[in-house]
Amino acid sequence: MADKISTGAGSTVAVAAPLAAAFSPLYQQIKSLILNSLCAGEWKPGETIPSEMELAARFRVSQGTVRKAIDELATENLLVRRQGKGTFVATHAEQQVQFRFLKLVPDNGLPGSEGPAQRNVIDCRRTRASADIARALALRTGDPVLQARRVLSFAGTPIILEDIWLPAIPFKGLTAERLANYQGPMYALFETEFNVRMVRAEEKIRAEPALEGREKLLKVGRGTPLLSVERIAYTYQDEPMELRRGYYRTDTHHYLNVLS
Amino acid sequence: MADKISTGAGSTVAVAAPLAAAFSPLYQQIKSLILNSLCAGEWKPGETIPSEMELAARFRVSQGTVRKAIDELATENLLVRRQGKGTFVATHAEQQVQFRFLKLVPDNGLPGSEGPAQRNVIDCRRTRASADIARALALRTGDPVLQARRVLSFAGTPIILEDIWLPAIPFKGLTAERLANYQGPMYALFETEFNVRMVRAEEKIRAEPALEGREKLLKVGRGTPLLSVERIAYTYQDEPMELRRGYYRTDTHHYLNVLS
DNA sequence: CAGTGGTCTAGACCACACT
DNA sequence: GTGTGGTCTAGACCACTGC
Repeated sequence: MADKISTGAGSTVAVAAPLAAAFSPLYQQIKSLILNSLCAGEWKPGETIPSEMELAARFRVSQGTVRKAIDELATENLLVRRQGKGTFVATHAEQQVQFRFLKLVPDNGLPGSEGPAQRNVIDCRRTRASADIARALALRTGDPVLQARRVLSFAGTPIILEDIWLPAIPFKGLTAERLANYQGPMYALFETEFNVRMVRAEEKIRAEPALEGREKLLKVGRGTPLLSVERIAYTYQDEPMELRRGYYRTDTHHYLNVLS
Repeated sequence: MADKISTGAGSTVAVAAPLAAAFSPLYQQIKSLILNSLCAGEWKPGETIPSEMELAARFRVSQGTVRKAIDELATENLLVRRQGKGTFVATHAEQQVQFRFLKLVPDNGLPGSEGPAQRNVIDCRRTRASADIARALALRTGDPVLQARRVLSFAGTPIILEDIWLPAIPFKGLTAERLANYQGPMYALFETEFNVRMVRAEEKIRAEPALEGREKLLKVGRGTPLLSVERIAYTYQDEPMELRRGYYRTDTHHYLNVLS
């Protein structure tokens, strides 16, 4: 027999799994259960999850409660609902989500109007985490990490220089060739090849002069102001899985942010 | 007798006001009606709106439909729900929302941990819109505008220089004194004194050298990279009501952005 | 056609705030 | 206690998709 838990409503309800302590609204518990299945890889990015009716039956709750749980996961961009078809695990492979993590847009024209960026992977090697890299990735100093550097160009002009650090364990086997040859967003590669899905990120933005060879790679004068964008990207459960230091030219592009 | 409209559900429903063409879910129509009342100033920032039951009675729909309309307005930060008390029109006067539009945070410490900024209004005068100012504010070139300049300092150090343009008509009567003497966020002043509530904004961010006297006001070397933040703020109905060009020092602070 | 998500309703009870 | 928003349920019908 399934355990009974307090629901916050007028009755107790049987649920599939024992949930000893947790008191929260039923739909939050359902949301957690769905999230667990996502983490466990029960449904992979791009696949459908069971229908609302099926999930309601599995968890012994009404369809409306499942709906509210899915609604929240959808507004958090973890799931995508499509009327008549089903509910899908969100993926970075969709065209629609292409620019959710790249906020640099051309001064004239919409995001993506320049066509896909030309990627130029300069370097990718295994190394050991310095103190600050380790802190950002929740590792220990000296832990193995992969370090990559690439330049993104639009219409032949280099616009973005990125240094990327990844924990070596989950990304075992990543090479410069695989990075360079893959068509499509890097985060889509991470999903299909390493089963790592980025769901959230924080960016710290500063203005810095172009120094230390960055001026040559971006073909600007030494000391030219660049946008410095330090990103930490997180997977499910807020685990940091990538540190990225980007340097953006802002003479023909700008970082666009919507406050609401 | 009230008009009847198609609801998208299994029946037709009487609504309070005739809504000739518009076909959309009922809750979207209710949302529009509430939004209209907000624009019209039927309920002012900080006040409560009628309870869900009252609104349901007024619009002749169920409480659940009103709830869904209010839910969306709440997630858009136009309304704030408080259990047991009611639903309130959002306001910039709340402590909680203080930093929704100011993304610059100290490198060490949380947003606001430095205490309130020292404001120094340098200038505030009436002038005429140049072509680019007019375009940003949806005015015509030469239309009257108010222009202000101020410096924000933290712990005695100037960090932010802002040039602000406002359409002269809705802000008639704004002076440097009123700007300088007001305690609290500028957008709260706009609400109480001019009945203008900012609900959304877009920021275009670039890296620029400190020039044209800005280096003196911010006490940095000429040519030092600064974060250039051009903001257009919108009131209800996406009307642009403010253009702000900010210059941020990023030697001790950074612009923090969350991507999700 | 059946199956999916989307909308709408009605009623019950809970948690919270004020009086 | 009364009134508010918050949760949960059950059932009906609509809109879209694909067989």
